Amino acid sequence: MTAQETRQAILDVAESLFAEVGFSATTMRMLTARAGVNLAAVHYHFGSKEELTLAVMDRIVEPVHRARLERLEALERATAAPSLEDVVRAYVEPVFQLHGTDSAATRTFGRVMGEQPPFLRDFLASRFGPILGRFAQQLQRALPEVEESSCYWRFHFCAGAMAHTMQHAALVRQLSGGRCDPADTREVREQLVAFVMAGMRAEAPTAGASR
Amino acid sequence: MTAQETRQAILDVAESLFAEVGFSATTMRMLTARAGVNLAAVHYHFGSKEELTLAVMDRIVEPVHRARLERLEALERATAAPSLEDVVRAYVEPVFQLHGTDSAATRTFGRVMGEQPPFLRDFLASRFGPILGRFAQQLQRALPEVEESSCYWRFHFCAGAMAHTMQHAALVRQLSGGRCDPADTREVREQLVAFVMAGMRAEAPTAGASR
DNA sequence: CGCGGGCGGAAACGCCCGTTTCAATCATTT
DNA sequence: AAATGATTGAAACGGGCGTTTCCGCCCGCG
Repeated sequence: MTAQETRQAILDVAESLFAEVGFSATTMRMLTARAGVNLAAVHYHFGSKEELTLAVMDRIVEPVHRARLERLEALERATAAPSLEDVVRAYVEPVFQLHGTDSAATRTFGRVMGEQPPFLRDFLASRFGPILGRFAQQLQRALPEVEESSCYWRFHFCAGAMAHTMQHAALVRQLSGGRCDPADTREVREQLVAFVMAGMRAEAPTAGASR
Repeated sequence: MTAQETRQAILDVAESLFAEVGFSATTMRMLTARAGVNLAAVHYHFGSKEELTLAVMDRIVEPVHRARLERLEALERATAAPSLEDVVRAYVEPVFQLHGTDSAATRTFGRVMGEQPPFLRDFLASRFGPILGRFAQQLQRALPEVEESSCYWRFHFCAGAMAHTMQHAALVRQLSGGRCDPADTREVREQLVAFVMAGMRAEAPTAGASR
């Protein structure tokens, strides 16, 4: 087993264990046993459990990040004013295309995000911060009648719907009594896009309406 | 300090610690030190860390659950066919009304949910299962032109937007560059209701539209 | 008055965690 | 073939965890 294969095995097993039981419940002994490598190999190749986790998360997030940027830039090159659908799909589709809806990668991302280990803060900010501003800007341009703060709120809700779908894929099947199939990537994607686009185009919320 | 006060102190501190650092990172020693009670008091009054956590979660969820049911039943008594807005507000508003958007309770719920400790599975299913079916049914009635499976998907997206908002309240302020204020409960509630209602009313997703 | 049970306090138990150590082995270069 | 640096293997380390034990306090009922 070459060093490269060892690294790969550790990354793969870590990803699937994070998906199954989460970050803090995954122990190095579980991980190395399942990967068939020595306990010390993790620290030799990655330094620590935290750094391993960052590597796992980066392997999931980086291609999505890159695909989103590429699609946004292709849009900007093609037209001065991309449509709402273009922008929403440029943000939503790379996740589905690269990882599907019910893969270890999506569950891992959802679970580790959910635990919010403190060392992931900067990582997430550095990865998501820049791209988010550019999408919000295009979103605002596609929805000139929507207030700027509403744009950000709706973008936030969109991210929430996505994250929840990825994190609790099994739940929707159970709660819908089998009517929804989270493994049908195309179906989930189109359901989500339709919901989000309509939400984005909502009329301004009523100012008052207490109770 | 009476036994009742001790119980109360433990519950309060557990809730705020779960909100701050999550379930698994909260240790009994932290908890009892901050609550000013003895380490053994938790096991004396609650039995175990798991049972304490269930008590904390139940204290948060139960009143929301009850308020939702009451409002749904009030609707059913008042009219044969509640409007979409009535149903959505009956589901969404109790959370905001009882806990606000940026309280320890909402963050606790979001974080503990995110960690998905296995012993919470049955608890959540038993609490959310029954009520969810009744809301989905009313939703279907208010949206006769929407397919049944779409109803469930959209309900799921709605729950995701809510959960994400509660769990990452701090994030939206940061990512929006201060334009959004997650502590403004009324604003958040109305933004969410507007977004969700529009999403619920979306046209059927296109059948194909691959790429 | 005494005495029994609800409760608190301090210490220990057994376990498993992430990490480190250090010698053995392998692959590659000279 | 010898040597050197990269990688692996086995064992141990120190520490923190949830939980348990056990003793002393104290209050109210007889």
